[in-house]
Amino acid sequence: MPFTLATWNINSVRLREGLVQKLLGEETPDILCLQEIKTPIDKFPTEGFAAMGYRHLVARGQKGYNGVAILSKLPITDAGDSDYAALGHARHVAARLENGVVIHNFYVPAGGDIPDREENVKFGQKLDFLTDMRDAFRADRPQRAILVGDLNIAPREDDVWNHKALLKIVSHTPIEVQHLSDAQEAGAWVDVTRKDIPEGRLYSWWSYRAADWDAADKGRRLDHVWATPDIAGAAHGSRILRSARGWDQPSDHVPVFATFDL
DNA sequence: ATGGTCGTTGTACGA
Repeated sequence: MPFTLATWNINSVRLREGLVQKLLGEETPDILCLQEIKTPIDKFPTEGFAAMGYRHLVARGQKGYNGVAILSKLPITDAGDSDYAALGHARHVAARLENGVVIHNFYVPAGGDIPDREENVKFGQKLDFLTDMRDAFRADRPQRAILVGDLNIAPREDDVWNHKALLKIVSHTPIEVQHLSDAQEAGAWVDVTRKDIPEGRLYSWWSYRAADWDAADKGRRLDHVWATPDIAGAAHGSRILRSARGWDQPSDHVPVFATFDL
């Protein structure tokens, strides 16, 4: 049975409950993975989503920061979480579908502004988080798994508006790209979005600070859909909903979709 | 070439 999955950094699910409902109503993904919900789970707005058929929720939250949620029309069970880099943040949660497929939803630390762990603790924490991801995938090679989320790294030259200009900007520095690549290789993860759309510039995030995000188009592909090799061949139809960046009171990220025939 | 905008919480900090 095919299912469509979307991942979206919502930047406060309570402020943007209406935008989530708009997405669910217009695009009807079977599963929606959210990051930066910025709320404890007891304050997650479940009722409206349930009324639209999204009755299943597996989530981790905290007050004000971070937080990840998997909202689903299909039955899912809680498959745990992790606390990579021992930050004590809600940055990962996993859910299992009835067919055994496990969905990992990640919010990798942004890493601050200075790309140097000596000068900026947050940058070191980001690298450590990615190293711990790598080690976890090495120790326990994932199978029949999907990994999505805001990984806060744009790995390819055509994942950013200007490769050369961003080489020293956090999210596109070589050391971050290498750490992400090491984590990806450790799990043999296939970049599903780039499997489906191998050529051309792709962005999923545009800064709030640009005067005209659409005209300037200084985007980055920070949000990803990966799958293990045993199910990556079942993935197709990847797309990025650029138009969501133009919605009223938007998130600075837009949803990324993929469909799996499993 | 620098500063630009959001969200949450509280008038600072993270992104």
